[in-house]
Amino acid sequence: MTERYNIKDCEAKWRAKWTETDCFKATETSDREKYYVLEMFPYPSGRIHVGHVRNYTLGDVVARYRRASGYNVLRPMGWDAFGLPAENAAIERGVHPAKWTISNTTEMREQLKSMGLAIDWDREITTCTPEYYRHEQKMFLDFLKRGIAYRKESVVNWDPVDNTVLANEQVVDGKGWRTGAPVERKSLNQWFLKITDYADDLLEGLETLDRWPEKVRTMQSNWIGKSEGLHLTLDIAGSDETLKIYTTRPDTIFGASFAAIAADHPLAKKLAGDKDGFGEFIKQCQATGTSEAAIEQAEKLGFDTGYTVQHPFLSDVQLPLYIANFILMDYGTGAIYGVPAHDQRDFDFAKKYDLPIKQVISPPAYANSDIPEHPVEEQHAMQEAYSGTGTLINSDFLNGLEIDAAKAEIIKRCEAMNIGEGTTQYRLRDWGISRQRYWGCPIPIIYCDDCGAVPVPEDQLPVTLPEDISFDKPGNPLEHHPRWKHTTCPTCSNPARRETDTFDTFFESSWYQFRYCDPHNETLPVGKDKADYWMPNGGGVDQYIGGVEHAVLHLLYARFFTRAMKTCGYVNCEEPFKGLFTQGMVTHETYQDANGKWLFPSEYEQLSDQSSAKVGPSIKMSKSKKNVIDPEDILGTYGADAARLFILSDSPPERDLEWTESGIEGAWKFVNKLHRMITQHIESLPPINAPEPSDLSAGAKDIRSAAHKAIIGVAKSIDDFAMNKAVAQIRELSNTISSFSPQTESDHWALRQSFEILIKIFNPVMPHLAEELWSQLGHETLLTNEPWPVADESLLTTDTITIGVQVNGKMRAKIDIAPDANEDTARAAALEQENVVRAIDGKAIRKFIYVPGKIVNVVAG
RNA sequence: GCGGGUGUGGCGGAAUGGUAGACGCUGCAGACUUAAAAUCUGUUGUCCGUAUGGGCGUGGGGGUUCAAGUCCCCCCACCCGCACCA
Repeated sequence: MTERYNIKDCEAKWRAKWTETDCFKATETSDREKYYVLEMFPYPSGRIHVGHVRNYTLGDVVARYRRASGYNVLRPMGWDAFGLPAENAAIERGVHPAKWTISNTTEMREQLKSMGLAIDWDREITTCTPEYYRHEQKMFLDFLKRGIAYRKESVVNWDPVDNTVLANEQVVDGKGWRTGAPVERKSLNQWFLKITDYADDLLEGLETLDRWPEKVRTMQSNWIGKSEGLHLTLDIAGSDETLKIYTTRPDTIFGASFAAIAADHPLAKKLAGDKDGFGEFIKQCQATGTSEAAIEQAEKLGFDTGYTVQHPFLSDVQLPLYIANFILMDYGTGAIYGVPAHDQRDFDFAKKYDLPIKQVISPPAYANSDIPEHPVEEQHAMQEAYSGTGTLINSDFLNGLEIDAAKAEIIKRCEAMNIGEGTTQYRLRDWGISRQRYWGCPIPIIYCDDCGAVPVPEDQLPVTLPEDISFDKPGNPLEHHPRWKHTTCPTCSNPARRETDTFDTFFESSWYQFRYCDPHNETLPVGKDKADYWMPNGGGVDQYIGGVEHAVLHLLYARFFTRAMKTCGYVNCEEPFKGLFTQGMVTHETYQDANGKWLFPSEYEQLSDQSSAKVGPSIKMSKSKKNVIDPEDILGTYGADAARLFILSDSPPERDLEWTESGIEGAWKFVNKLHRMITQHIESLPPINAPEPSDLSAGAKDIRSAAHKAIIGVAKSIDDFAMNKAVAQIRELSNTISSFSPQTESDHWALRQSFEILIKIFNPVMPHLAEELWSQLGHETLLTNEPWPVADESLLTTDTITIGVQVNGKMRAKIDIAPDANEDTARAAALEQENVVRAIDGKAIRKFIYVPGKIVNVVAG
């Protein structure tokens, strides 16, 4: 009689053993190849959630598998510890942000540890400590020297609820990403990082990231939004003003029939401010601004200023100048010329205001036809703009050129005439890093009335946050602090003020990947030798894992920051994350009672009458809908291995995972089944390293063969990040082994071999159980330090396989045949099948297809 | 609107152009048990048939092929991102 598996004690025992032997400690002195596994570090909110469990389980499988496969693995963990929730807690509960944050990390560290993660905890970092943030202050000063950081007055997005500045990326549909409050515009002096200087490099770098999801690369590429075009200055008839427009289609200039400026363009009011209906029109434009545009599909509207601009190449053509609602002030110059024939928006606009539509690009279809030129009458019959390739027509000196050649030619002419220049435009803007918050890294700058903004001298770093602060008043406590901001100017020693803004918290997460390489370095963010070992030039984090919600912001900032660090000589690496995997969300059904009140899953389970409640679709877990599962409950009830197993089963990691009670129970049952299956045989197994018997039975050969195939299969699945398939193969092997009933001593020998392989290949998924069974099988070593098993090639092939026999493409029978049997053998075997004979029905065999190991197809008729 | 993705049993999902539905969940039947739980065995796409067997079946419609979930063309639905970017 075998004892029941005591999950709780057993798992704790092995975790203690790993800690004791320090087996996950990473060092730079290894002759093994390095492998750096990193998961996005958590914000210490207080408790881990199921998304963390998924994230860190995925990383753990990779880390443990790579370790076993012979790599020197670095797998660290830390805390993204600055941020607003700490201040909110301070305001709501009067607890100091530092205290709140640190106690949260204490709790969450225990929770993470209870998952049994293969982490080198000696490298733990906490970004809110001066030991961490002093280095980013230093780097900021270096950026300043190099012109990567600068200060400018700018209109910012102001969140009136959080009382803070938001980055453009943090504004969603005109509302703050966290609060949902409508964003206000406010002018402040802000610090910026010149990410735009790296725009091209960041764009080109994407092409080297072949182990990133295509989707993320596309998103970043769109975000950078590079376009090449022409800045062109046009004269406004009857005015001293000139109009600077931007176009990406300078080749179509001879097709221009109007010009248009944005409603908030400085010239709009100047030229048309006194006209009837102007104010009303502007108001209308602002109303259709942000999100409603989506709903109404915004009709193109214009307001005629009454002015015209002179066409630069056609002296008899004056283009009417409109104010138009579809022109954006913050892109390009906020002014365009409209070419209705070749831009759909311009086309819609021209139709509405009855402006000429003049075609200047002839599609390739016409080039090969007898019609030398696109007939004029068809131009008016156009139903939509043509934006495809073609040849220039109706365009004077551009006629006959292809689009690209025409672009180059017109830019050359404009530059020669001194009326324009070719330019590259980006959607990407510089990264505003100032935040009016307490709980962030202080910006090491002192303002002096005489000397201006003076960097804090390096020997005075770090500038630390004052601890005695109060959140009684709204706004930034650093502003209100009685002493902190008052200091003296490092240059002239007169009284001066400290910068009270702190860094955007994306600052900390932009370089933490380096800090893990050398977390205790007091003088540098990272020692160059350590950085070069783990993140060399051309290399980086080998596998980064996290949520797709960081596809643009965090990942773009970190790529930029890494380049900036390289520019300043800190590191040699350019791309911080060579491999990226973005996991899906964890979802759960939602429950509402008869009154529409949301219920926790546990509340629903306990309802006396479940039919009175409404069960909703499985959606992303959120506190507001109460469809959340507390990992601590799961870990406490089912153990870490079962939780890890379930979260890897079924759903491919990149897709959403539906959390179900039956699923976690199924996983738990399998953990117990494995334990039972192996322990019940332990007494009868031969000793470790017993010699291979010569008389293996067919059944014994089968399980060995299955085990060795699984070695290859599971490894490949983990390599491919198909953890669900790895789990399926583990279960398959376990099914095969458990249906084998050993009779002889040699059967038991095969059983031991298969057990050991099974344990080793499920170790990355269920490491506690694996250690336990490994030890029960009599091993003194830690399984964690054992290598991945090597598959014996000779055991991967089988004597016979089953293949299908089709008649005219329809499956009619199956035959057992040697994988390399010749065609005659296959033909004989196939035509012997009763079903095949019946299906052929006496017809002539016109063709016999035999793909060895795959299929037979008899074509009859 | 543009870009990307997904679509396979009751459900999650497998399937280098070659036995569609691996593996699991659920359900059903049975064994064990005084009983329940746990465990074990069988079964579980659908329709016709007592059955050997056969028809249908991977969002829809065409095509290529001896053979298509997979490749090509057209269409539909849903999800994600960007959203008037000149």
